Amino acid sequence: MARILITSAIPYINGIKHLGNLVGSQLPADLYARYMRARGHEVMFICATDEHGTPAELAAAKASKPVAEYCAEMWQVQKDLSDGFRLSFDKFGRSSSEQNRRLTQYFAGRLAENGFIEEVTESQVYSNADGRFLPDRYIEGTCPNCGYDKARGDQCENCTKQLDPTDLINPRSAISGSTDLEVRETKHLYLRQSLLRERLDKWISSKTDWPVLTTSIAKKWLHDGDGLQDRGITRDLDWGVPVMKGEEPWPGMEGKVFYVWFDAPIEYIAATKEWSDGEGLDDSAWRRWWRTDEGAENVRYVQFMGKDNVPFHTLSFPATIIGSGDPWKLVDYIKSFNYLNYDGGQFSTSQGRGVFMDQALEILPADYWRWWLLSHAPENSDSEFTWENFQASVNKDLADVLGNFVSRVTKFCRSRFGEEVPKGGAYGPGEVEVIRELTERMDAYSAHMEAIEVRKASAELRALWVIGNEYLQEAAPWSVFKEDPDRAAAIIRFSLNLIAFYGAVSAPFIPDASAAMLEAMGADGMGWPDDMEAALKGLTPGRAFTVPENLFRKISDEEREDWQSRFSGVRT
RNA sequence: GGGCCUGUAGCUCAAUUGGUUAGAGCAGAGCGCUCAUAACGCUUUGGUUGGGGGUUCAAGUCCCUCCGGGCCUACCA
Repeated sequence: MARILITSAIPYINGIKHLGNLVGSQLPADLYARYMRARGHEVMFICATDEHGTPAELAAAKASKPVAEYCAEMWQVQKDLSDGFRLSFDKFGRSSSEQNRRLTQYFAGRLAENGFIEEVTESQVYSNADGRFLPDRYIEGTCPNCGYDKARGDQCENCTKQLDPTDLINPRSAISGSTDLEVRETKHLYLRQSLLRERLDKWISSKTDWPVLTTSIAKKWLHDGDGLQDRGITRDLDWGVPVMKGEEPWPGMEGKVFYVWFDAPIEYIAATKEWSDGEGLDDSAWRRWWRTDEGAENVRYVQFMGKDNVPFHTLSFPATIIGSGDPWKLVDYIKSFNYLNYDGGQFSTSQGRGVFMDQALEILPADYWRWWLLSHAPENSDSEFTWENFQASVNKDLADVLGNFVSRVTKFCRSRFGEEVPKGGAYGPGEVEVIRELTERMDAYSAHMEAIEVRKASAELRALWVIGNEYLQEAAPWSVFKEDPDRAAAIIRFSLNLIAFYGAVSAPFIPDASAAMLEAMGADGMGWPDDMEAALKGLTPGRAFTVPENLFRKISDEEREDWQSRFSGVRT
């Protein structure tokens, strides 16, 4: 039994996430976690909300709430939605936790002791009206290059030119619109990741099995221009982890907080402590996952994230870990995803475009979304959600291929033999052949799951379902029954066993329907089928079962059109 | 501007990393079945692998070039 640590990129607290966010990290991470647990491995699956930073402060202000209260509420909203999608986190933590505050301060202190922190005095734009420093992109003005009047301080969206806030003509605060801006000097801490460039480069280069998407982004940052740059890890904000050197004050840094991207990855570790604290366990419970000197040397650590998160996970966070000089666990494998587009454009949180997690669950149960999203995961390139494709896939794969199989078998059995596993007859060459095919397919399915090849795994799972229909057609128990009821009994017994088998192996993708299949077959405790022949004899003759409600309903053309128009505009 | 990814059947994607005649699912066509959610099974149509050039005994795969799509470019997170 292996020990697998799995983290999903932590979603920002600011609002409800859309399906693109979901499929980019949390959902595939859940797939992997469920699979690994089913295979009998010990899994620690961690996620959390990323709560600090300017956007959270502004969103709270907009809602007229204290930021802490706003975050607490939004955490609950996101937690409920992740439960709704059956995301099986062992802990869904909060980056604003006490545990993360202490750990973040601890890491900063260690980095300082080891010479990886530099204090830099720099100039920042301060807005008197807003009473705060403004991040570059929160300053708007006229682009000196093209004259676009809504250029942001970091880049002009119109001509794509990179800008410095001081380049802007007639700069104003994007928050209040105030033009009462001034440049002030402020001191910040920089993480000297440039000192670790060669070490990081060597480490990344050794990861030849990582997705190209992951390594190519990392290498770009390592080699572009002058190479990996030092990075500011503090901000002039109220909402965040106060800057401390371990447990000591940091002279000159009073009133400042760590930048969210410094404390957010540390939350992976802190959330594990949140878990063990919540369970009433002592510190060894979480440290055995994270400290290679306290049990984590045989842990396999896998991270899931969208491509936008790759630089922080391949460079900044590892720099934090390595720079601490402590034996913290470094990531072993990074699975990164491209973006999911929505019907010809991008999903957009800020513009409210696309389908959001809460809306999705209002329309259909989680399994429908899980299946479509995972079987279309943007692994090799950006992929696209369209309602036509969604309708076609769900209806065909779930309702017709899998759902209808369960329906035809259980209903036939009920009408001919009653609601118990029929007695009589024996498995013959046909069943042996099917077992051989299933074994072959299962090997491929497992291999793809181990390799986190999500789409390929989904295709193999579907192929497993198809085998059931092929078998049934070939065996034709409805005909055989007339001449040889015992033989028909054996066929149906085998088919009922197939349902239980599907329940077991489909669970990582569609946990609710899988549970329903297992429950109907009275096989709730069924484990992962390692031995196919034994697995398909699990339901013994005479055992009671129930005919489940149809596992999946079909999406009608009217519904599809309705949803299409309902989600064509922007979320209000 | 620079870098990276990508373009394969009407649609969504494969192709063991240069090796037989480029394969699946969906959609389409035909046949079969009647247990089932009009579901299922079998057969089948469909490709100058974005265009052009090159390397090679051999190119979807490598190189050059052009065209299209996307991402990143370090203060959104």
